[in-house]
Amino acid sequence: MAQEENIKEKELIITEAARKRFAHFGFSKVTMDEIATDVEMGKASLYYYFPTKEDLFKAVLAQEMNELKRNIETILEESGSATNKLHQYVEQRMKFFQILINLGTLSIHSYFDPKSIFKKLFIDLEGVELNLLRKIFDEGKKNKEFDRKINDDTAVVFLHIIQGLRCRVLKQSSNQGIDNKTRENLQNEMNFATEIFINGIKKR
Amino acid sequence: MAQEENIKEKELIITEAARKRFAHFGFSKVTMDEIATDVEMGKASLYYYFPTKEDLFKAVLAQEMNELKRNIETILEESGSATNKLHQYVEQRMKFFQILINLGTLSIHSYFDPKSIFKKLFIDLEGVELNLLRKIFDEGKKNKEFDRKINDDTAVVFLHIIQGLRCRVLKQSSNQGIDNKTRENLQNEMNFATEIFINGIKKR
DNA sequence: TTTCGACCATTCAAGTAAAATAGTCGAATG
DNA sequence: CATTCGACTATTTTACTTGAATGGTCGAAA
Repeated sequence: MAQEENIKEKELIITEAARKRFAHFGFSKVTMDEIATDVEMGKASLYYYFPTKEDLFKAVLAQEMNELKRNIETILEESGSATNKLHQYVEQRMKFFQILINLGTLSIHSYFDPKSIFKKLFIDLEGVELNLLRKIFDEGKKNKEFDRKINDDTAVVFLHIIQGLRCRVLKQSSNQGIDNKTRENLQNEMNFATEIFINGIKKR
Repeated sequence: MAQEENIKEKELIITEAARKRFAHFGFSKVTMDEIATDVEMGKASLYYYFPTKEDLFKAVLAQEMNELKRNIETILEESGSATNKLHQYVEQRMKFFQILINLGTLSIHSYFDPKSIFKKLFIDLEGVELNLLRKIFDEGKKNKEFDRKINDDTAVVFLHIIQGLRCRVLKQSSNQGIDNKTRENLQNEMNFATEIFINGIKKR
């Protein structure tokens, strides 16, 4: 129906405006009134499309998350060797990390607060990532690319190492975003760690 | 002099009482009055020995830290191969982590708060650790135990991986201590990661 | 030299009132 | 019928106050 198309369009306009605001100021520093003004509507109208502010934010986040998922799936399908896939994954995941920071989602507080809105989304994401990693490691095993007693824990540990490195950085730069140097550093460390990790489980 | 001996003794009595309290309730939940009562003195008397509450706490921490340092030095001197030394380090460091948690030092807040009292101590500790790790990796290189282009970054990345894993766990179990299962899990992950890491830089 | 009672200064917790903001509803519009 | 919005309510946040708790000082005394 044309109606539904229209709705989707409006929702997109709203989420797009919201995304910009959230990326600048973070969740709590943005009011529904501001977003409404941006899209030239009354605040009440936003509630016609999104039942709560939280839902609006989640919609924004979901968009970004879906893109990550798509990228992750693309990785699995294309880009040859398991080794290569792992590196691709690290790169994509780093990009997403940057997006979350820009979105203001990842201040230490929202990340560490156990009752955070986003907890559920993060857990979901973790599942997706683990799934991907297991597939990659499995593939590498079948390829005879990797060897050393690969098991499910391998994927978990690798995920946790990458998460840990991010986590550590998050701690360092407690406030408002991380500077370029820190980001570059993190990127390098992740690459370095990935390389050694892969080397550590390689067939020999 | 007997005087100085006496002072040291009193200080020890005080720090010991303080240690017990801090281990139970953490820094901020313990009052000087309570510690004073424990050692059967007036509060003011404590200030004869320690200029501030912070200093008293630091004294407690310093004791533990010195023990870690001693252990770390012992590792360097004894316990043969570089591989073995690395594993030893991970084990000792994990123990110290547990102590810090028991001391109430490592709630997320004190750990992540950039203006934390302990920041300086942690930075100092990091230096000590990096020093040790560099020596171990260097040694392993000279031994022909390790191979792949070991450099200073190798030690840094390894340290950060271990820190990251701790950090991640700290986040999970946001409040009052970590349960045994989590601790065991962390231990296992660290061992696993260490093993793969070593394997990843091994001579072949 | 060491201890402590009495004191001061600062910090912290709980409470409160006012302002800001999330969210509702019924009427209006096309 | 689908959509919008002005006017309203309910909830949350914020700024501020205040009294109690606590860190820290000082001079006298043992």
